[in-house]
Amino acid sequence: MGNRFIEKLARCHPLRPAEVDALTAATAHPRSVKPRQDLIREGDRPGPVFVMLDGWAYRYKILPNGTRQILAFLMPGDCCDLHISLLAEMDHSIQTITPSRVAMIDRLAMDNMLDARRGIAKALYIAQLIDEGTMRAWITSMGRRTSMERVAHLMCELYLRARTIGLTTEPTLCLPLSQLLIADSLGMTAVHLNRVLKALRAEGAMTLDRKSLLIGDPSKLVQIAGFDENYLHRRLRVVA
Amino acid sequence: MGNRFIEKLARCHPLRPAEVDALTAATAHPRSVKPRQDLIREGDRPGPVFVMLDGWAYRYKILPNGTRQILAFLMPGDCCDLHISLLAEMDHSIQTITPSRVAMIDRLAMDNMLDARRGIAKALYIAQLIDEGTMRAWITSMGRRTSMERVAHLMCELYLRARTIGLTTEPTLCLPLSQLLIADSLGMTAVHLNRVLKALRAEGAMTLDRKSLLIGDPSKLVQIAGFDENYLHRRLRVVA
DNA sequence: CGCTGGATTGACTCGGATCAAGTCGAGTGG
DNA sequence: CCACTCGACTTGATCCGAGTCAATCCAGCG
Repeated sequence: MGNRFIEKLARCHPLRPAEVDALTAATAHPRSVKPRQDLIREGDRPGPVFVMLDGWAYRYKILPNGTRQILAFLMPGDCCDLHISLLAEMDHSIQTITPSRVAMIDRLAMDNMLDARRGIAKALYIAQLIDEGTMRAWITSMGRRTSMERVAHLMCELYLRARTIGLTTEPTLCLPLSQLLIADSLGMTAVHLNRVLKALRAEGAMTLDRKSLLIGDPSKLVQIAGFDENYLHRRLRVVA
Repeated sequence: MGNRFIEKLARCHPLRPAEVDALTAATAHPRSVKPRQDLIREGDRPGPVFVMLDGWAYRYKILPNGTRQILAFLMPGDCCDLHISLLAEMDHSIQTITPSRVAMIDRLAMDNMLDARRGIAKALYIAQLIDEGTMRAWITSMGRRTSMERVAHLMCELYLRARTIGLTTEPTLCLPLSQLLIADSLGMTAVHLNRVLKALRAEGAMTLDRKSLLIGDPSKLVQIAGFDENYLHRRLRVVA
């Protein structure tokens, strides 16, 4: 299997061979990272740009009262904080979920690459816009969807993203997320999430067991979620 | 008073005189827009870049069930969707709240300006990163803060943003937001928001009447909100 | 002066949090 | 190979924050 990061960017915007080469070189020496390791913490000065070549991670914040809010899940091919070095400090942390291979691209090298290879800059920009759209969808979910809708919506999102980057072609997806992680991303309790999952299973819409998601009835799940099939598609269409 | 947009960008990143001139020219002919007008709707192809020279607006989505979620408030100086033209369709709508003056910068002109004036590009980029941080704070609020904390947090955010762009220097702020708008931004009911406002008033932390916000006890409000004074400051520090 | 769209208040209900016990499976060490 | 542990998942009982429904109240305005 190739370099998921480059594949993803190429899907955002066509890349010239020279650009692919530059990206290949920049990500040639990934580091192996264990699960549950912080790549960077809130308050740190932004360091290098992280690229998830393999494995899952998540962005999160810890509140004063100790609770955690997960802001995004990062899957293979995703990259973090392209330009966040422009700001003084990280406003959130990033932690690995599974054992991962993470490329760390030096800021300066990245800036030079963005200057010299406009196609890469554009592809990264598009990827970032898509992520912003995802954040808007999360805000919408938290504010105006019931817990069952939220769960269904998140699963639709994750499944679609995973399919787009070629993680699966079947109605099944290997999802290394504990129920606690999912609950903390949806603003609910692990206990309550568990009950919602049970209900979704009972409806036949989807089954989430230990390590994988099975979408039993896609159209039902989409309907429960009120999932706008276009919300990621639209962006993907640009790509196609 | 000058051009709030240019002032804001200059605070993000120092601008050369030529860059200021280019921005002045680009925003020289704003359009007057009435309240409650959509500037652009979900599903539209992105048009020109909108710049709020004066007046307030908000980004929002309408769900299938008819409810509304507000994604962000735009105040004078804010600009919308810098590069969103890279995507095929808007995933949300933008509507004015007050009578506004809105500059509309042609995509092509904007792209040329960004290419030719890197300082402008950088300033806009920084502004966008700050907005992203705000979105992350919203997700956090919706997921893990009580309704009173959420209200207090939003008021802290709005007050700080307003002060930064020079809308006020006192503990008062002219806030043209109805309770329904605020409720729809915080994922709650107007009825419940009303009760929370009453409680905050009773505590002496803040008073929100028809058209203005009065922060009676800043430190108490910050404490209720669990507001990280740095969350916008950090970014502002870069600026200083 | 009555209309209208917000703001306010009360009574009632319910989704989800909280608290508290289990249960199950994968290691680990004796 | 079994006992022990530890983390994650389940389930039940109870409570409370916030939604819902429904009256007012109030100020601006044609």
